[in-house]
Amino acid sequence: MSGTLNKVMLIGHLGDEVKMHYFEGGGCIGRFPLATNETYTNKQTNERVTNTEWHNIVVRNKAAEIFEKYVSKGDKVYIEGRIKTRKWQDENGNDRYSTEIQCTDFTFLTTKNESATGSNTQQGNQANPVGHKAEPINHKPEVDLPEDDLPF
Amino acid sequence: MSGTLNKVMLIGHLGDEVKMHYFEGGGCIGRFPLATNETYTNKQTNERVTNTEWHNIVVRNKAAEIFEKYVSKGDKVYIEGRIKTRKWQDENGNDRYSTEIQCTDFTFLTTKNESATGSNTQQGNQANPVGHKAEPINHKPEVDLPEDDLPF
Amino acid sequence: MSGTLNKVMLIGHLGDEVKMHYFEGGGCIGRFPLATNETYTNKQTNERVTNTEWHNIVVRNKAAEIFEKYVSKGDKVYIEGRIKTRKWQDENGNDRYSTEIQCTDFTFLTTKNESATGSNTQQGNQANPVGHKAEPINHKPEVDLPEDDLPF
Amino acid sequence: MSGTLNKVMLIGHLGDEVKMHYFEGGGCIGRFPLATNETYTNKQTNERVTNTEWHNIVVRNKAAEIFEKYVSKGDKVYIEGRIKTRKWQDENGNDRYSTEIQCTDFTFLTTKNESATGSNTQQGNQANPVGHKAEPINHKPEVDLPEDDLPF
DNA sequence: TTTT
DNA sequence: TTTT
Repeated sequence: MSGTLNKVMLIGHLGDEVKMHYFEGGGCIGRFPLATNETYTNKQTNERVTNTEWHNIVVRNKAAEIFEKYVSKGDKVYIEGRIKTRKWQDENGNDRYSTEIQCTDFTFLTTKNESATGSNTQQGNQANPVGHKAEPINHKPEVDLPEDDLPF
Repeated sequence: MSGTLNKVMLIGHLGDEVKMHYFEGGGCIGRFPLATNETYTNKQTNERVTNTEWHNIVVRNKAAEIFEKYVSKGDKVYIEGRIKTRKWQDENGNDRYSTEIQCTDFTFLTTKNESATGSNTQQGNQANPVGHKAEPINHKPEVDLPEDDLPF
Repeated sequence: MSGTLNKVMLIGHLGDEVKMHYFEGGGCIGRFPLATNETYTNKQTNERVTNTEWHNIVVRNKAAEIFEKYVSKGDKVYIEGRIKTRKWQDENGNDRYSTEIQCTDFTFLTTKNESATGSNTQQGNQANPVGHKAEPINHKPEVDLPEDDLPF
Repeated sequence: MSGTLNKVMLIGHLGDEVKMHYFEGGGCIGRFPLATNETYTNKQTNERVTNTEWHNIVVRNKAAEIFEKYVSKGDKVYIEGRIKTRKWQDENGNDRYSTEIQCTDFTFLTTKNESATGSNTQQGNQANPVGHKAEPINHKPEVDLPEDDLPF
């Protein structure tokens, strides 16, 4: 089966904090909304229009923990993943669909530490305490894997 | 605003014919479902599992007409585009969301003409009559589309 | 360092067979040229022009063995990877540069077996003996992850 | 011809200023090196290794002018384009090859204006004078360019 | 050196 | 609803 491709590449800003869910087996998942923008000029009115698109990002396990640790609302990230539409039933038993981006790779383009340089450090949120160098992270699953061990 | 990226790249098979809609101003739109597959081996049972993901593809104007003319159900295509989630109200006035892929570029990887070589020509569907050379097309529709808006 | 992206996505045809090199430690590497085409119409003469671009593809270990086994000259493949420019010295001691695409993911879009369906089987080339089902392969390193198990 | 794909996506930092070349017909071209990094841990020594890859970026016409105006050495950009290897002869008449990335789309992820906030403004470089709001730009240059006509 |  |  296959010979197909399902790939998404996004650069956008987190619209909220990463929400974590932990499972019994030790796995975990992180979720957050990501905003991308599209701007154009309306030909009729000649005014500038901006549309924001919201993407539901899902990150797993180690990657989820890295997200939770290093980025927060407002940060800019590069997300690579695949589209997955889940089907569920609402309270009336109707089929509903929800489309998510399952993250397979990512790069942090800013972190709160950077944008919080100076006076912008909020009280009560010391997840990234000052002094910790939250340098941008380029997490590439490939990098860690012995690349060679593919089960084929 | 902006400094963002919203890009999707898919290789998959059309699950149905392209459905066209024509507008008064002369524009048109084509829609079709595209299937991508993901296969993996269930670690517990060691059996091969395939999941099919369905994507709602939307193509516009000249590009839509090319799709309608050259590809049909079962054909394999490369689609590049962006994710767009539309909001609508169902009959009960509840908010509903539908995620589409707005096609900005494409390449045909097969066409019915190819796969129909020989005896496989269905009756009643002569959109691509035998003898017409339906060569793969590598079209960049951005060029034509009233993306209008670019500030240059 | 980092927070960067180096990604290449190609769909093209193998210009030659996969050349394998085996290393002492047990690793191996496969190399082959991949052709992509760009066509446009010369505005002055109104004639159709095609340019072929040749890419030096490098595949490693298990992936290399899969390539050698399943595809050959003329086959169409999807290649995902990263750009790497190697520096070397020519016989005169001058610096030379050679740019390669290091493959990190791939999908076979045709295989000789497919195109050889029927009478087209060449004598003397039984790398893919008839009867062997050379199904397209969608190698995704992610495939190993328990992507399947979470209730979301 | 065709049914192929030649796509590159980079996020990296400009290694130098954009060098402009103007042609008689009114067209122009901008060139600059872009650095991407790859980091991994050496399994033997357990030390962190960083490799920098340099890409030769080529931008045309309007897009080139925007690059020259808004970004400079050190800025981070997203570049989308295609790979092109040019053949040329060195002084000894030997064939040489040079691989470039022809930019077809881009997004500025930082601009000097941003990174120069505060005291970091260098003397002698007022291309982006303070007070000018150099907001990130998301431009799709394909639309305008004759893509075909320049002798590179 | 590929492909249409 | 596709494909292998």
